[in-house]
Amino acid sequence: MRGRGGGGLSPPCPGVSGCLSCKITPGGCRRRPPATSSSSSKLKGNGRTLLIARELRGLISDAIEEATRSGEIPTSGAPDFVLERPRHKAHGDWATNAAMVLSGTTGRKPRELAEILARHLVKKACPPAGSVLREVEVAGPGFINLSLDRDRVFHELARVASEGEAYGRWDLGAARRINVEFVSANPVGPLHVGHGRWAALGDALCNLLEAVGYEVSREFYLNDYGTQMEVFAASVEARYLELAGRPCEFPPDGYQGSYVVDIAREIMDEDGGSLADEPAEVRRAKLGERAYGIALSHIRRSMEAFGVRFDVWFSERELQRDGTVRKVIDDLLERGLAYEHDGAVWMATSRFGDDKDRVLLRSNGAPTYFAADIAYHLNKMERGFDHLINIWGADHHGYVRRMQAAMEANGYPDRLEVILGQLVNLKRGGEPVRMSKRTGEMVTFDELLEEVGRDAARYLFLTRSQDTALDFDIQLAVEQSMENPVYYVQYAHARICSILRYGEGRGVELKEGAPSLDTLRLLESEEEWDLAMKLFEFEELVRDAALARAPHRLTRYLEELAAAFHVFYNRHRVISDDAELTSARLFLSRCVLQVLRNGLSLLGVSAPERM
RNA sequence: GCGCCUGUAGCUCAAUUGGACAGAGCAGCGGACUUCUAAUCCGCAGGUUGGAGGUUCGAGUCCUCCCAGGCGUGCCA
Repeated sequence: MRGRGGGGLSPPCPGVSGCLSCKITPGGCRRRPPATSSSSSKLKGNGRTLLIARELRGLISDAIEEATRSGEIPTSGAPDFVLERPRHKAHGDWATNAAMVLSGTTGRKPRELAEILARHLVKKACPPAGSVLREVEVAGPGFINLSLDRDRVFHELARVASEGEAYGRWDLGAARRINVEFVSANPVGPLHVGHGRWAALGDALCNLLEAVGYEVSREFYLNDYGTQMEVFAASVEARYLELAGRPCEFPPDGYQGSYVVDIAREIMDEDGGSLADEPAEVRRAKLGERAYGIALSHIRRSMEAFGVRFDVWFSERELQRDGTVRKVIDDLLERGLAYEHDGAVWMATSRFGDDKDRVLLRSNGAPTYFAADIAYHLNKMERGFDHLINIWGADHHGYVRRMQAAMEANGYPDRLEVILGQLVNLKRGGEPVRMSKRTGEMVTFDELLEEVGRDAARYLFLTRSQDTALDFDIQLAVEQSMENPVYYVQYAHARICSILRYGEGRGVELKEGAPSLDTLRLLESEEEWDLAMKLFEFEELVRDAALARAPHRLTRYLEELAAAFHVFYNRHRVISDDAELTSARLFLSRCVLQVLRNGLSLLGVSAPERM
């Protein structure tokens, strides 16, 4: 599927392994029948305990197969059923629509099929024959609701603890390399708030991709060539001369922002104004270079303060200066993919799905941004990446198709994925703000970061799908109240740390491993069960969020997990006089602690031990 | 005009990619701390998913048309 990144996982994978090849290769995903007893695609784990979801899936597939073999249901191939955690508790711990799907292909009544499958499931997975399920129930139009056996759940809990930091990680990427380009602001001034959102989004997405087994490179593309750099240089030059007391005219299309004056002053502080006496051309060139260096270092500093580390800062200028851009244009001409018209060189992008052809080389001899971008993306492919992801602002969406057309024309169809992010509306106490109180100009990302802090900024940027414009309320972000979801989640983490500290103070033994099964069986309240089940959602969520390019799912999940913990905490004492029960509840709490940490770490948000 | 995105509770947003009675938070009302952090928890109330058709066992989700908002539609970047 072309274009949008937030879109689908097209088509849904039958296996639990969630094959990412549907994203990577154009052929779509291989529809193999669901695995029955194949080995887990998980990287870690002790090998004895299968991921619950995978095990359930296998059981359902087996039931279908057996029922087919025995002639109870007609043959119809392996169906693409859904296994999900139902919204309502009354619908069991997990549920599947397998019977309804089968009904579609066989024409039999869904409830009838469900009864048959349920019988097979009971026979195999419920005591006395098995110990995975406690109850199997047919409900509604033909859902099969599954309730897990308690001991099976405790084994799963033990796995959460034993995997620790690795819990939630997958090995789906087969070490394939993905290049993620994001932020990519022009180095002509401070970053704006929208850049902050791309930074948070890009970094979290990279974390997710790494978590499911890809090798990821974070890249920042610098448009440090062309008209805007010249305008920037001229603007700085004008401010510099003003500061030096030389009357000069500010360029009519120059950058008005006061930061230009700041940059000019910084340069002047360094050189004492000596450049004012240089010949105009030399002066402008030197000032332009210096100003570029300053603007770039500001950007680097902002990203560092935000905790985003780029592997590559790629300069457009280098592609221009070493002739790569020219070479790419010539090459396209030679291959008949570009042509001359009206004194300009055009690329025939319309042959590859674009609305019309696009100019590569203007009649004044200057290459367009598009030409450079083609060269840049080809360069990425030459560097050996299997897949490219770009995060662009929504205002660039008109550019997506031509870029993908260019990729296709160069033999790379479906290798470039563009994620478009909607913009950020700043608010303060519900009222829109655009201007900074301090400078009267646009609020910069640095100012925002300074005011609300890294954790709140990162988290709040990631609470919404990138498809929707984000309302960012500064006042709410700063408030350390229950209105602020960051603190809600972090508070759960700090609370558990507090319990552990309390326990240590009281000499409660904190064993490394899991308590015995008998001890864990003391966890019999509804709140404890809910909490455990919520923990198990994590790993599939990580995988799905990575595949759907949807880091915001993680924030929502963490809020749900935190909520489940807060409920548990308010109803039950973790540390009590009952040593066994204390041990069991401490263990459960530590599992929650681990998953909160793993999740927050994927978002790039800290997990404080005290608040 | 054409293309893309969005429209869900008073507000900000989810909804496991076509599944069960559309869920959270905030705002509103009423409750819970001599106990491990009350930055928490419990209860109540809140809906014709912008509108109209269609596809099917089943639609917020897919198709068509309409309405509203945002963005794009350069030999700009």
